[in-house]
Amino acid sequence: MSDTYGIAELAREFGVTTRTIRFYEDKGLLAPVREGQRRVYAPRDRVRLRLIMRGKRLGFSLDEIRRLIDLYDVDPSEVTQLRHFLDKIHEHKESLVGQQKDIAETLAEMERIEAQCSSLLSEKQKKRQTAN
Amino acid sequence: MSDTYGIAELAREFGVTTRTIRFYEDKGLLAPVREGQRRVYAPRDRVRLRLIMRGKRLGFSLDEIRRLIDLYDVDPSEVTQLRHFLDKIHEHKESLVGQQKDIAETLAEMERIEAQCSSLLSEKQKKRQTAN
DNA sequence: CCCACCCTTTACGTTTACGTCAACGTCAGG
DNA sequence: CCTGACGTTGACGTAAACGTAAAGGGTGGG
Repeated sequence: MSDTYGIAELAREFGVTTRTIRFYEDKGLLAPVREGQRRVYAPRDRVRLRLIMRGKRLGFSLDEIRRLIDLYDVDPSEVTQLRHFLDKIHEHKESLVGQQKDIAETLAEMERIEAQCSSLLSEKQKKRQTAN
Repeated sequence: MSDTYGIAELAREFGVTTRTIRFYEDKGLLAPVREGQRRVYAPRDRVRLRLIMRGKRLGFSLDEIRRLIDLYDVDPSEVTQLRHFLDKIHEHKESLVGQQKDIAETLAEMERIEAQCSSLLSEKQKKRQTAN
């Protein structure tokens, strides 16, 4: 009912250690409720953890990830400096678009190599056929 | 004519320190020719450095980057295990496609927030107009 | 009661990717 | 000849992102 998770549960789900999750808390990336001493994670913590993992896959530092997540968490009704906020979003977007470009370039090169290589492979197979 | 570069020259061009470039050499990412003790960088070293920087922007470790660059450098005429090679390329491609997905998701979310935010901004401006 | 299992904090260790400093060689210009 | 710019190796320092071990609390089952 209560829709909560223990630390080990979350750790298993995301394939990290409990140490890692506590570390993220130390760094201000997570803030689970306490039940006595025990950490109790709500769905929103799960979402944040998912965002963290995605950020890591994209090569961001925990610090950058924290700032990113904070962007998601801002309450728009309380944002006094909306323009500044929009600027920050814009920055992040540009960086991401840059990454997209890098990836596209890399993919293109790999496919070039791949093509070159598999044509070589089929040549070799031909030779083996004629040899037989 | 000779089309070569000194270490400081290369460092300036890519916005890194000479220490960094030497470090990359230690890690087997670069292998400049020596002229006495001095390192002399050829165009291919410049290309490699560009690949390194791109890899870093994508969040790869120097070790991963080394393996990636090695893929580019394989001499196809001497590749005995073409299939294995193609497998490795395929792996990398899949990982990159995964990153593309992550980026697309993140961009979508940021644009959602952005839209939400700028509509709020224009509302505020309206209010100010009516107030005047 | 004891074991097993989950949780806690504290604290030191490790890897990566460099920065920083020391101590020295080399070569052109004034 | 001295200085300054540029280069070298070697060694130690550091920040980030955890790993790992120590030392212990709480609880349910056999």
